[in-house]
Amino acid sequence: MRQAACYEQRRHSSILNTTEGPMTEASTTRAPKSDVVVRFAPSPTGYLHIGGARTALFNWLYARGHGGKFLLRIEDTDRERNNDDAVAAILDGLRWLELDWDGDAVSQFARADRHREIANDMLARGAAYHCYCSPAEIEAARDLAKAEGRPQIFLSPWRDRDRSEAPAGVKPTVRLKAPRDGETRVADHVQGDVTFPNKDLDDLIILRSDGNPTYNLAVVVDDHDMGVTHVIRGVDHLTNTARQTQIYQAMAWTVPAFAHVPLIHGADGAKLSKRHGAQGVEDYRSMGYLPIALRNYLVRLGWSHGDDEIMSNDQLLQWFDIDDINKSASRFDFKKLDDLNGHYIRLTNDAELVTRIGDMLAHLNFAELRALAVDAKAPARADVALANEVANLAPGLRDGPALKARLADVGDDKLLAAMPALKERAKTLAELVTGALFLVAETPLRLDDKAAKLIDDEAKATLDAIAVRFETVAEWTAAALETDVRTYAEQTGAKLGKVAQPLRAALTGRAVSPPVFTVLEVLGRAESLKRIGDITR
RNA sequence: GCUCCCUUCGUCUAUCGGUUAGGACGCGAGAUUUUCAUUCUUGAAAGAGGGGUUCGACUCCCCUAGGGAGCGCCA
Repeated sequence: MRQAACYEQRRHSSILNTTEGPMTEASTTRAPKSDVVVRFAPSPTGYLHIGGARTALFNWLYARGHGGKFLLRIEDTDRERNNDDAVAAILDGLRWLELDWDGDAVSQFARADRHREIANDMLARGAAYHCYCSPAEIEAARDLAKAEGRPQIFLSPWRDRDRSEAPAGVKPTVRLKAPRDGETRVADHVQGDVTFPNKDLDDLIILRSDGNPTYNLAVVVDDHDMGVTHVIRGVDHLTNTARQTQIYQAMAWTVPAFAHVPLIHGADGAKLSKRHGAQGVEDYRSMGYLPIALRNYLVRLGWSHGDDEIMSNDQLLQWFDIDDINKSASRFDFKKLDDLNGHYIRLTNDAELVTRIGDMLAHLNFAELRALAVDAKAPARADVALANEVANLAPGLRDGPALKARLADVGDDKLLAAMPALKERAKTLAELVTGALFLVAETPLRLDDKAAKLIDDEAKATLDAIAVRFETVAEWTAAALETDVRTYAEQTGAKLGKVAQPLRAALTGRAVSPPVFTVLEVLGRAESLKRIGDITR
């Protein structure tokens, strides 16, 4: 099977020989910072991790804000855990977040020959050597070091031994001949100057015994070949950076600028995992977060611009800088994301929301969502709540596409008409749909407990009386209906709530809903009277 | 164990030695209201602990405690 050199054909040909800069609006571009080139280099794990998403965002903002390039490279040198679906998921995530990259996504694996070439070059110039130690030997040495309380670094005896002494039949690895004395300094835009004593850095393997390059070599060679000027990545790579710096030095290559960003933890301060509710950006899409809201939320995790909270893309491009990123890890707070998302939902026009809802529904599988087992303490997911409500109100709709189709049957105009009322009480697109479910509910409605409580004999009598009036209301609009109901309430001395609540229950099956008069208008006279009749009969 | 990093309201953060330590989310109270929301007003809420340096420290230095990352022929 042919291994593609890159994962996707885009407008440009290979980034490695593309020289023109990307298109960025002049108004949002700062003075070019000596041709910035950054890259996002995820390994194909199957989804775009939320922390990776922020790293990508930081890179993207830095590149676009400086009129530079934002490149993509897939770190797929480990063939065992690589597959095309995993890569596609990451690209999908980036596209959904609206982070566009320049050129094609480069496959690191496809560049193995080049990596080997450099390894041989290093061998030739005495910057690397063959090591004939077996994995078992190395492990034993490390165990001993650990037992004796020494640093767990492995000092290969082959560093100074001649190849002629090599045991027969053993395929050697190639190790970097790292300096033993002095220290290696990493000048980092986030972490500051961090120095590592060279005695604590062992000779890392750059070529496996099977001849394949390792990550640390590949990264350096690729970053160098791609002309990367700024490496923005997670702090988990900081120690690697010291070793990678030694490779740059061995090759006499220019060391790029570094910015190691802190990690994102779950609400409890622990590493983000499945039990926190969501790891991949696809989960956030499923829950109905808007890309712009997620971006705004993520950029504020570890970075700030004074007291600014809600920032436009243009402002971010203008303001974002790696020097302003904090060093400490932060915790993911769904409540704040919800607030931002609600804000952006209210800012988005109704037609676009309808479109976005359609996009979201196309991806939802209700059975899967309802089966989603997350930690009880994890925040409730809006998409799961939606799936549950669908099961209650419209059990015939098995998945998102079915709901989408049903909504289309009812008419986009109805959803659109309800949108102003819906959007100010929703934090997510999923909540928007949950609120709109009365449109597609199967009748006769199954009232939930709270709604059922609102329907007693008195309420039924009221509904009967109201139904009679509704038969003849001249204009079926929210305003006219409200006037009519208010008139009725005044005439009978009833509080408006005494009429509105039973009406709400009869029309939506719920004690909470968008304003009843809006519900009436959107449902239409026939459907409204039918639902009221279902209750009183 | 070794190396490196971090520590301001519950959470995200502002503060470039001098502030009543500010903002946002969340939480409490109130107003608006047909439910729920939205919106508005308002309240409570923080410099981990201990030493220095300084006229003055959240801010600089040291120690302690707590937390995190790394220590692979993974990336």
